[in-house]
Amino acid sequence: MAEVAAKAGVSSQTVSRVANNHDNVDETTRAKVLAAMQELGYRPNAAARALVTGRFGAIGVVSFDVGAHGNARTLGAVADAAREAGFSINFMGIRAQTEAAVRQAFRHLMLQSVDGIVLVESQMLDTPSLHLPPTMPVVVADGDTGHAYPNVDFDQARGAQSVVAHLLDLGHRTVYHVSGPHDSFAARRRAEAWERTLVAAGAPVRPVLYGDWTAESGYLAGRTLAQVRDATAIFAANDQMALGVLRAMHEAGRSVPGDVSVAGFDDVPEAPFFEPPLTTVHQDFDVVGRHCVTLLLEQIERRSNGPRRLAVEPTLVVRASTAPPPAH
Amino acid sequence: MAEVAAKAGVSSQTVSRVANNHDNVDETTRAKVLAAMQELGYRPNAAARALVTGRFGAIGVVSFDVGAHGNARTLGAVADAAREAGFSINFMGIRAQTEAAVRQAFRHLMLQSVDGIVLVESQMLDTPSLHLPPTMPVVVADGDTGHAYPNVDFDQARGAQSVVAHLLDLGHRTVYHVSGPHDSFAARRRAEAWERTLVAAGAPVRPVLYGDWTAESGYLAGRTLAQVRDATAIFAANDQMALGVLRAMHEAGRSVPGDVSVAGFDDVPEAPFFEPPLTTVHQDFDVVGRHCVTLLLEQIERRSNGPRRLAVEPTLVVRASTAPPPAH
DNA sequence: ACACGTAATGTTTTCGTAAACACGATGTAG
DNA sequence: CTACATCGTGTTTACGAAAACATTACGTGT
Repeated sequence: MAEVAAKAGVSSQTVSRVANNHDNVDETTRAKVLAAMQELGYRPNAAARALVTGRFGAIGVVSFDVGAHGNARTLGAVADAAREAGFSINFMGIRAQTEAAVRQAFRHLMLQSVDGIVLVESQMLDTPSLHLPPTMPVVVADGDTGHAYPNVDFDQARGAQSVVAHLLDLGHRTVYHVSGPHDSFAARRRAEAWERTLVAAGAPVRPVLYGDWTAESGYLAGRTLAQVRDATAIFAANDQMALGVLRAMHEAGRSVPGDVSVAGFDDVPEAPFFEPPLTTVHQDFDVVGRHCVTLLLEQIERRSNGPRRLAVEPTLVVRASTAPPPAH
Repeated sequence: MAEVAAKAGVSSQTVSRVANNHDNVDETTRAKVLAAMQELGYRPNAAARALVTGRFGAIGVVSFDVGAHGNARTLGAVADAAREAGFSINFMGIRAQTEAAVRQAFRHLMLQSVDGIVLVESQMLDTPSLHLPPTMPVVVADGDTGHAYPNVDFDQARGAQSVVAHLLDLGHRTVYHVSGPHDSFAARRRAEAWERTLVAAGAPVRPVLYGDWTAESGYLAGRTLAQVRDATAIFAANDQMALGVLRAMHEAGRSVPGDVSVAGFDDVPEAPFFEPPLTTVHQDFDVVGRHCVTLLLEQIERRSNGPRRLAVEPTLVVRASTAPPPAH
């Protein structure tokens, strides 16, 4: 910076002003400085800048398993929104959904110095024990809605309700449910909405089968359900598990949707190409990512706090995997 | 830090030594400092530390479309390996695979100050024009192997060769190919290996169909191929496109693998649950991620340069989507 | 007993930048 | 024509930590 200042014949403070796009610099001076910067290949030092401003221009994202489609999409969307706002993303993946892992991730982010944190798909975290300084802005995506932090999520209940209602409307007596893991808030809310909808419609509630979001777990659940006589409609809590169910039905010689209707949740890009194309619930991850960043920036800039919770509406997409039950 | 020093009755320098785990500190002193730190909730300031050390403890990852399974997995693996090495990840997603976008991402990372950069799935980049300072360590994953930067990648040629050989061995006269986009290095190498293998076996080389990695593009290619009489074996450059091909075959009433054999590439976790379960090439992304970080750290620490290129061996996984051609 | 190495700690300086403050030149209102 | 705001710019200082260097208190070999 000193070199640039010397070359341009100005003080380093003027260089700083140009670098930060302040408007109280004469145009000719600005041009000279810019030229000098260009010539010397000057790059501002983020560390020094952060040291003096106390802002880092970075937001941390803590996410579990980016191999999962939804998490990856959320991450991508948050990153896009952050970049547009001039922030970079400090990503921490956590392998195990344990308190220790999350706490370590948070500690690491604190050290790395971020201006705020987005927590994606947190499961059953005892939030108070995370030891985050109260000044650290946090937004939770796809997690517990019960605690103090602002929350952005899909309206899981609405989505699940629309699927179940769709299946009941087709004439199925009841709908079986393959749920996500016990400790997932999203899974729990989908399961609750499933049950509520059945009860409201006067349909019998069958026991829930639990998976872990993978196609394999869906397949195992599907093998069980293929043996169940009145399982003519199955709602899997995500598309991967639905795919596993489809596979199990094929192997058992049960036709979808002739004998059994199957629906998923997420609408992964591949869902229209499953055999048969999958009826599912579409979620717009970009909107969620954008909302997360918006809420976080509000906190960072200590602006008036907007809505503490944002629910994004999912939409039911009916494809070929659901149909009326077989006439027996 | 000064407060901690005062509280512990030592100099700030000693606090610094304790914070950095230097060994030339008396145990009793260390304990006092640690207690003071704990009590005051002291957190070292990363910006100040980076300013004086010149190291940031962060590596940048530039990746295209984390919605794609392979990219997301690579990111996750790099993040894991980086965390283990004490580095955090500064993630930059780029929407468009244009030079401008990549250059902007790099510039942003330079400003954010990272110690090195991992570039994932770069396509056709004119690397010299990226304007990276020559001192910035870079590793390219899944990209061009021709330029100056160290490269980590799967042995795409070997993988593609094994698939094509497998299909020819089954008795197919030739193998059709649904390729990834023109500007993808990975796609190009798979296509080249496909052609080489056919030529070496004396099999006729049919025109390539191009997709864009999506299931939809595979579906469109599949619709075309379903009309082609001698298309009894199809090698899609990834599993999503293979899924699209499967779908197209089902719709056209062609049985897989009875009439047509289909193989993919990647071995996504869902591949075993496709209809039928997909023969494909398995890739271990964790190994790639780990290698990327290793190579990058070697550069960062200016240790002796290890191998400039690392190729990870993929393995063929034969499932139910490939079989001998129909006897006609 | 002396020179000298070593362990533990303190003192000073440095990193690159932006904020706070100061200053002169110009414009403008009374 | 003076008082006082405004604009463009320069000067000084602070940010928080670690590196470089200095110092003290002990050995230990000769």
